[in-house]
Amino acid sequence: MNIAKTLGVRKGSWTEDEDILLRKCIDKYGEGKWHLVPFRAGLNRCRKSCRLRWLNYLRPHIKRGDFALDEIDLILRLHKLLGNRQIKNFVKKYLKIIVHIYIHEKWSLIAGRLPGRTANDVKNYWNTHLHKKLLITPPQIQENKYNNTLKIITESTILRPRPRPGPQPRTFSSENNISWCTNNSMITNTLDKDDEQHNKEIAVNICEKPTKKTPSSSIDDDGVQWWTNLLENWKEFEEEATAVLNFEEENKLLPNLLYEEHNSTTMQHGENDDFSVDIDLWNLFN
DNA sequence: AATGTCACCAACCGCCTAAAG
DNA sequence: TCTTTAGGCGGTTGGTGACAT
Repeated sequence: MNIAKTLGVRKGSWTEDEDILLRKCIDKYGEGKWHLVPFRAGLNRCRKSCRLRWLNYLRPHIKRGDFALDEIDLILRLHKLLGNRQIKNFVKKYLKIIVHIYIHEKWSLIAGRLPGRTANDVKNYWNTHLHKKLLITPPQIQENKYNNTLKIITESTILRPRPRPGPQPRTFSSENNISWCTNNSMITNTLDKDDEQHNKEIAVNICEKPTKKTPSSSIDDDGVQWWTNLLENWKEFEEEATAVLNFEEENKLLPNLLYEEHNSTTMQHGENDDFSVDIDLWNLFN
């Protein structure tokens, strides 16, 4: 039986005193062992509540307030790649595996690339801002966005998810024109305050398309492009992926949606059950 | 001023996975 | 091998404040 339930733990908003107790406890004992935290801190809260309060609110360097344009841009592009749960049609064998592996950590993955942002923040922002706006986007804009997205996301813009614990944040520029270097390309974000339509579409131009796969850069030890790794270790990955796929198919472990490949029909852009992925990724599988 | 509606976001819930016993 | 426990996640809810009527 859950002891916490029998004791009638407190729920709802946290008070300042509770925050202080929790902060002192984490300062003293460090993160982890969440089941001990209520006792150690003298809090009448369950372990999950303590953990969530710490991770989403009290943890140092949590960034609050409005999301910057470059953060929104990144959320949109990562969500485009990771976020569409309605997967069906023409999903290729290996793509299934990638989606299966990475899709379950969508929000934490995206948050991992946004310094100071928590998965909860990103999720809330998506649900209250971006998702609605995308749903009401007129067809012609949707079409443009779709086309843009096909072009803008390249292997150079996607970073491999890092192992826990903790993301290693990318540094954002404070300018409207955002550019950053990866090991084989330069990306510039051409957001323009005066161009509303442009901002809506959050277009990103690729200044220099990568032509060569190179080893990881020194920018960020864990910012190694997982695309690069994937390509470099393709044989190994292929064997592993095949084994996983076979096992999961034999044991019916893959989500049903992933089995609908054979029922695929011609799909139009903009349909809700469409599965979209960036063109460079798609080309890898053709 | 009172009421209704909406947006925001902190917090909760239920589920999954991995590790330990 | 099975069960229990802890950590972690995405989805959802509900309180609150801002704004509109």
